[in-house]
Amino acid sequence: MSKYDTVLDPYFAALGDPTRRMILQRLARGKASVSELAKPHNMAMPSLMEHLKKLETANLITSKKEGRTRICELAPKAFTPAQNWLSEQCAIWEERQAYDDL
Amino acid sequence: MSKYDTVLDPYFAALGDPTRRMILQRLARGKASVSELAKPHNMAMPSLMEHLKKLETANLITSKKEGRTRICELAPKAFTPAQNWLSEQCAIWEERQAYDDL
DNA sequence: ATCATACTTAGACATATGCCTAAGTAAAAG
DNA sequence: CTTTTACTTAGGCATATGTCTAAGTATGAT
Repeated sequence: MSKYDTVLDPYFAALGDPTRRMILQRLARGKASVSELAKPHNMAMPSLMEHLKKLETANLITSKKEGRTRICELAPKAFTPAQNWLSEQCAIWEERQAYDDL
Repeated sequence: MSKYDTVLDPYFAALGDPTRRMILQRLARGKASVSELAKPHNMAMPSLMEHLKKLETANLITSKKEGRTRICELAPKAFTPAQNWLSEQCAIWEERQAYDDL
């Protein structure tokens, strides 16, 4: 079931950027507007928006417009796709280890 | 401790490619030579080698030359960096949820 | 009605990425 | 000792990525 999981491509790619991981860490602490998210990153707004777009495409965050500000938050179960894939691989590997130890 | 973890950049980036995830899935089942790894991927050898190099740089796999063949295997605790970062974020988020539910 | 704020769109640009072919090199087989 | 085999190196090429500036648009404040 995880063999050709194309969903994980943009997902892990999104996690591969430090700016985006910092955004996620910030959002783990609660909702934030785009400009709040932008502040710690000495970066032009459109550049930051690109990151947000990738996070949203990857289903790591959601966002909605409230007046002229956009509020972002972590998607529900944002991290489970990664955790599932990873623990699946671990399981296979550990099963293998059990055999090898005989 | 995970705030500016540059190690995770090449790490997650490596996971963001389907070819490389398939290689990891294969290696979870045990060691393999480069050509064994190459077989299921209709891809020129040098292209595949690039993927292996990225996986090795990311500390997801190790490899050693045995005669003229190179044997690859999963790095020890290959997946824990990712699992640690992910569960850290989950923890922060869940802590937050506890407050919000009051 | 005017102005400032908070994005948003459009376009440019340098570098990175994923792929290829062609030409090595080194070990094993015949 | 010649030929295969199994990588490896070098170089090229198209597209993707991460960044920017400049010019919108829409909403809130005065």
